Amino acid sequence: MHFNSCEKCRLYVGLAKQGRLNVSKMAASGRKKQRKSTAPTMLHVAEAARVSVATVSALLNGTATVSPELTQRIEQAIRDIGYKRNAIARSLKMGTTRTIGLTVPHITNPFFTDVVSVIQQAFDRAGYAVMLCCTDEDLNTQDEQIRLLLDRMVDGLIVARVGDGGILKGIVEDANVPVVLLDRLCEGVDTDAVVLDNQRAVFDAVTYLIHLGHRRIGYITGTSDISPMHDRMIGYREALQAAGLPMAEELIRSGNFHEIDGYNATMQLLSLHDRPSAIFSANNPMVIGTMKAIRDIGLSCPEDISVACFDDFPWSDVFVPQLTTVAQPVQAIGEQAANLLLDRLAGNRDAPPRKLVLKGRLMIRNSCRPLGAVAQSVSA
Amino acid sequence: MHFNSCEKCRLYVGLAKQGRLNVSKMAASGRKKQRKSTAPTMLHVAEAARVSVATVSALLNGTATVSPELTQRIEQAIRDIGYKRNAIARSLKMGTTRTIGLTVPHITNPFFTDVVSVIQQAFDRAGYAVMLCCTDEDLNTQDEQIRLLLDRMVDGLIVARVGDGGILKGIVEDANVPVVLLDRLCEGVDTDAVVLDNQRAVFDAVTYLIHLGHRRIGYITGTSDISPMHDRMIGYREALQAAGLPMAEELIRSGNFHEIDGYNATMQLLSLHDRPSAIFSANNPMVIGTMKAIRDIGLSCPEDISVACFDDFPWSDVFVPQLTTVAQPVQAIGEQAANLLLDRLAGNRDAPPRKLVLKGRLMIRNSCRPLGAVAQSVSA
DNA sequence: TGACACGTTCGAAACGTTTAGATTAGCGTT
DNA sequence: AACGCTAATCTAAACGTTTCGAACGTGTCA
Repeated sequence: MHFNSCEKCRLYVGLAKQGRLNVSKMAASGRKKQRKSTAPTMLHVAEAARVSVATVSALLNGTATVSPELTQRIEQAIRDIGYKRNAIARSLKMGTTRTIGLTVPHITNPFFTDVVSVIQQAFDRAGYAVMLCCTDEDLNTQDEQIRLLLDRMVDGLIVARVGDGGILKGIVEDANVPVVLLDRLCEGVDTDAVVLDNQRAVFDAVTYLIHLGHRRIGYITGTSDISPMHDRMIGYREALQAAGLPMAEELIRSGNFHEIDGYNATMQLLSLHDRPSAIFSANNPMVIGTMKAIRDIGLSCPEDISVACFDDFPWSDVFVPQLTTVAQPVQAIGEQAANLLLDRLAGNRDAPPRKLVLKGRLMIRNSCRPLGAVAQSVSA
Repeated sequence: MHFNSCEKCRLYVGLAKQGRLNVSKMAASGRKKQRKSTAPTMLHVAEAARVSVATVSALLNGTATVSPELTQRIEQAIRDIGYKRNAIARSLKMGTTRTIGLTVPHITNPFFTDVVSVIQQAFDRAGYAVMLCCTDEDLNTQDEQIRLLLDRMVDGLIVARVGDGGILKGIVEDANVPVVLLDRLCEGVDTDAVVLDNQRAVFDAVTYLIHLGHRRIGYITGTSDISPMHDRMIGYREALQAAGLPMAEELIRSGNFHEIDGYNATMQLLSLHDRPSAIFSANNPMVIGTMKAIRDIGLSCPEDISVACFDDFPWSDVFVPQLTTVAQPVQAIGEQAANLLLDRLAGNRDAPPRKLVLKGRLMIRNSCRPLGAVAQSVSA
């Protein structure tokens, strides 16, 4: 490897040795570089500039005018001793940390990945740090994470909640820290939220499948205790109903959002004696499982079975089959969630809860094939 | 609120000294739902339990034995008033925040998503919070983010660095907060690191292509200022050399890690008069661009052109073509990085820098087809 | 009886900021 | 010469913890 073979590397070894040397020296002299490494404080700056700490603080915060002369002395001192303001002490005094907490069920779910990315950028621009937690779709974990965040005095919370919300309700009621719900509403928790019009999105997708001639449409959902899954299911039922199709309960399977759950659900659907001609997966990681099951069972999509699903990704239209999906406006979702929270943080605390409902978009590709009469003209 | 209604409280107001009296009186009269909502502090607990704050602290931290009687009174008080320890004040006094900073170039790059997820879980288990920053492959942004994290007194840093590392070098030299490099080494920054044996991984992949009969192998890389790209390129060159193949500079294209860069690079490669029969993409988001370019130009993979790339994902073997990839051991990478940092945080500060090099694994699927003699037997 | 040790508990000084209120200096008014 | 007024600066008290050293019984021993 070039790293330890090249000439530079010997240089590093040299430096490292010298570093070690320092260590032993400081152990001897005792006081130079201890764990308590005494970063320069405001007092040091004040002394170096021959002013009071109040003046330094005033300058740093712009809370009072300080004369050009002192300004110059202070700035010089800051530069000289490499002073960095201690944000922890500041937070303690100010009662604000300029940090927010963000919890999502799984960061590896591409939908959340994208949203997290957008939110992170938005808060970054606003000078906030983001503490990220993954709750792994587990309520206890979520409660613990939220407590952790609250202990650390985050100024606000964005939560893609799990289960029944747990301690969330109490937090919102106490109203000490603003909370924005992301992607998932929460019964009994009345606060700002950004969600998709899930019902409509699935209604459109399933209606599309029906228009293609599908009559038996398998439906794979996550646990129905969270609002998107609940609403999507309604969309499915309503689409069938609107088309005068019967609801066959055996076509509905639910799992716990993971690929393996999608796999199992699909296996079950495909082994029905009268198997569905199309499958809609209401959650993205599960659709991977669906595709694997289709492959393992020796069928192919869309020839033998059509597939559509929730959430869209860069690679959706690159590989074969190109997946027909419901695309969520991830950019808008993330930005709106951030805006809602930033607005609260800016002081607008007493406005009534705002609920933003965004629209999904059906991205029609070629993983669903027309059946019957329509099929003839296409497959010919 | 129970605070000022319960019988105990009146007692304490009575006991409280003059200075404190003002405070509690104000609180009692003035506060219904003010911004300064005065969460219960340790002092409140102490008063409610008729002990000193020192005793409460001792009990909470287990730093001294406190009698069963007081223990019981204190715990009761904590429960009664719903006391939560203020981690900010604690951090200020203790000089530790139990928070670490994590910066990655792009969280939407699935490799980083996975690693972030693993790291987050590891620190969660250890009772640490994680502040996540995305540097967007930009050095200034990274410097800014790191400053932000340092201001907030993170106890440690895990960095998938960008550019030449920027202020990273100074931070490592100051040795106040431990730093672990992730995925990318950094010249002149001598600290703990976890990386892949990139050179070997690409060597193996390209050698595989050569064994399939490919002679002109396009290579798409990211900017070569970061170690993985540098090492991967060496792997490519060495594989060619080992097989006695010529290095054709026109087959090497570089971009800035994004899908669009992969797209453009591939377009260029495919429009060469003697175009390559295979393309290796050294970065994952770029391979999406590669596939799109192949599609747009009307070719197909693997029939017209073989493709292999770095980084593996759940969907790699589900769609067609099933991508041949170099899989990184993301779980191990994340865990090792976390362990290195946790070890430093546990006090092992003076051990020399440790560099962990993990091995990639070639996942052979069907996006690369055999050429020439080999091809005959297969395609027949 | 006094001295001593021991196990609990407490008082008060940090930690590094912000900020209200006090102080000072400069300057025009009467 | 005494009086405000303003602008610039400072003093000192928070913020909510941790922790060191002192104080306080209480029992034991000489």
